[in-house]
Amino acid sequence: MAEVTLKDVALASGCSIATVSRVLAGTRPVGAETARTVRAAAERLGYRPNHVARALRSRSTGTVGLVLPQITNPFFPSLVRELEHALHAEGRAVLLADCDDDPVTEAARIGAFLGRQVDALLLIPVDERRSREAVAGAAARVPLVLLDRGCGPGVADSVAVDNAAGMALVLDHLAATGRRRPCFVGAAGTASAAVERRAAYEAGAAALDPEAPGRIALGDFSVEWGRAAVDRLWPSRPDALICANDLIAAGALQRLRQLGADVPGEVAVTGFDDIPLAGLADPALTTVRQPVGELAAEAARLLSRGTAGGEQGPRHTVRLAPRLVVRDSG
Amino acid sequence: MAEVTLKDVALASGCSIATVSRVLAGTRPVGAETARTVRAAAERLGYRPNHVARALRSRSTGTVGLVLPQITNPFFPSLVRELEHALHAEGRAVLLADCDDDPVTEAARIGAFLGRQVDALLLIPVDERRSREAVAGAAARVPLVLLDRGCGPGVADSVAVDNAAGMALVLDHLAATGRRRPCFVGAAGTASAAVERRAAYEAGAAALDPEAPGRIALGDFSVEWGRAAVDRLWPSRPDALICANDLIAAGALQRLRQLGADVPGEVAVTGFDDIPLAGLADPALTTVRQPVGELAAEAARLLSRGTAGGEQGPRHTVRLAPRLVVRDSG
DNA sequence: AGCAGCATGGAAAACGTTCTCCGGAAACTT
DNA sequence: AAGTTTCCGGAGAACGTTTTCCATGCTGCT
Repeated sequence: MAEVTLKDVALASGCSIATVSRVLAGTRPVGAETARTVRAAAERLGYRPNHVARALRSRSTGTVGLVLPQITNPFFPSLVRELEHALHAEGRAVLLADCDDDPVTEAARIGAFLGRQVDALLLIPVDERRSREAVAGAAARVPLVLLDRGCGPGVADSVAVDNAAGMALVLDHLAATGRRRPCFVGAAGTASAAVERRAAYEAGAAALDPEAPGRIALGDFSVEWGRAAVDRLWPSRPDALICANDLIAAGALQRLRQLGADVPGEVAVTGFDDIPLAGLADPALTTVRQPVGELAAEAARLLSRGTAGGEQGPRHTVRLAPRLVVRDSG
Repeated sequence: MAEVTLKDVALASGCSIATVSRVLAGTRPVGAETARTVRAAAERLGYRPNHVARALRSRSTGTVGLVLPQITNPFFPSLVRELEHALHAEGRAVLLADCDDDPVTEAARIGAFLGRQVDALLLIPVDERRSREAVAGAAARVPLVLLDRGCGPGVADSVAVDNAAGMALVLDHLAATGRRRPCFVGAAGTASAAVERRAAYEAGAAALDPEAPGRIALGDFSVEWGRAAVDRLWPSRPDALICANDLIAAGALQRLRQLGADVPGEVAVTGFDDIPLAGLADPALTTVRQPVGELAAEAARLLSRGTAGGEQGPRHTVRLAPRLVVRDSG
């Protein structure tokens, strides 16, 4: 029942360990006859290479760490799924860490992964500012790709959706359907998604209402905030509620329904991300879909291109185009 | 910039590799003076133990594989979160696999993890029957705990919610609130959750309506099926729709609203699992909450108790009590 | 004084790979 | 025919730990 090793196969096939390794790894040409006997012996004994030993010798574990703020955030599971598929397809395994939205935990997890010799890190930073130190430290040691959120300039490669373009899509759509008194329901804080979406709204709102720029209310990325925001904003009767993500929009929708408002008749509501919940809301949510598959593919590409950690080449920043998904809410 | 190893620390502190290992691992008493210098040197050089080498030598990677059917199933993220926390707290790392609901992929992922020498596997099987072979094979090699779903008797340790108790909770509640013409909207197939919930409904439905047992409709665990089921069942005007999970219930709720039905006035709707969506539905969903934290804790406990793989001790099956969460839908 | 026992430290063997040498034979080139 | 290249195979070092075994010096007991 003990594990079958190269040595066993070598013994059984009457040649050396080196030869067995070569035929199995295909790392150097080897005689046809020898190859056949070796393969037969390996098959017969049920040999399975030991990845740990291989990793020790070749200094590559074939493992990448995926560190994210909160797996329970409904935007992440589909991203995790795509990443897992992309990575497994190249024979790499995924170590997962959930940081509970806490930068301290995040730093600890990053450290743990580094100790486990991950080949690379995929990281969605908890906080633009408070994650920076740990991220920079890690980026100096292994290839690291930032996902979905930034973490200060020049810290690491990053790939994210083009938030400005997404917000522009929303604004164009609302302008085209005649909305003129928009309100933005966003998130405070320095997270890049929050900042960029807010800025893009401000930049584009003038197109809707050249005289008075739309009002802005800031809370966090939660359903509760969506509900609360409606209580604050509804009295002024906006004709569009542009929410910084789908959770906020879901909360807003819920509260508007309780108040008896007509969506989309009186007021349009839009989200951002297109989480699964968006299609289920009532009315179904018009939102901006993040290209999750491409995000994952691009991240994987950046990773494999990533040379050994610590190289200070120029950082790449990839921005992917989002797509507007028009449903019933606006 | 090269990695600092035990050898470097030994050199710097003027003693042998063995001694350094001993003071750092605390594996054998060592002179107070020596210990101090060694620790100082390690600190100064920034020594970080290499887990790969350690794993090779000690035949334990401190890694457990978590294999699940579909991370996008909204019930799983919170489970993954709890498991990740429980495991990281004991210093183990989590390798994640998403099987895309496909037993073949599942077998491949299990094999990949075994090759990576995981210490143990945590597994939510895709299918009661078609997962069995791969699961049994894996269970023979490492400690393996089945989560949430079973996989045939005697295959491995398992921990899951008590589905029968949960369904009984629902039925009691509906009986107490005067519902008499229930319908069960369940899932076909052999997945243990589907089977157990269906069986429990059948066993308990008599209490609601002693003469005619409630009707049963079977589809799958999806929102779409929930919608479709309403179209099939609503004409017969049941006064309660007991859904086998929250997704089905969400679909049912959506369709009932479209049809103008009064929930919970005319008809109560209940779910199962208490996924985040449940509280957001309109009306908020009455459902059965799975004790996710305890599930994870129990699984972790079973794992650490698990001796080396392949031991054929008696299998343990842990069933945890769920809790009824009464909201607005029934 | 002699010897068991203990506390401490080092040398070196393992763990299972990969990979660099090296040697010999066969195949070319001149 | 002699040199040169190519091809194939083996011995063994290395990767960074942990752990076994041994050597040393000290304590304390008879």
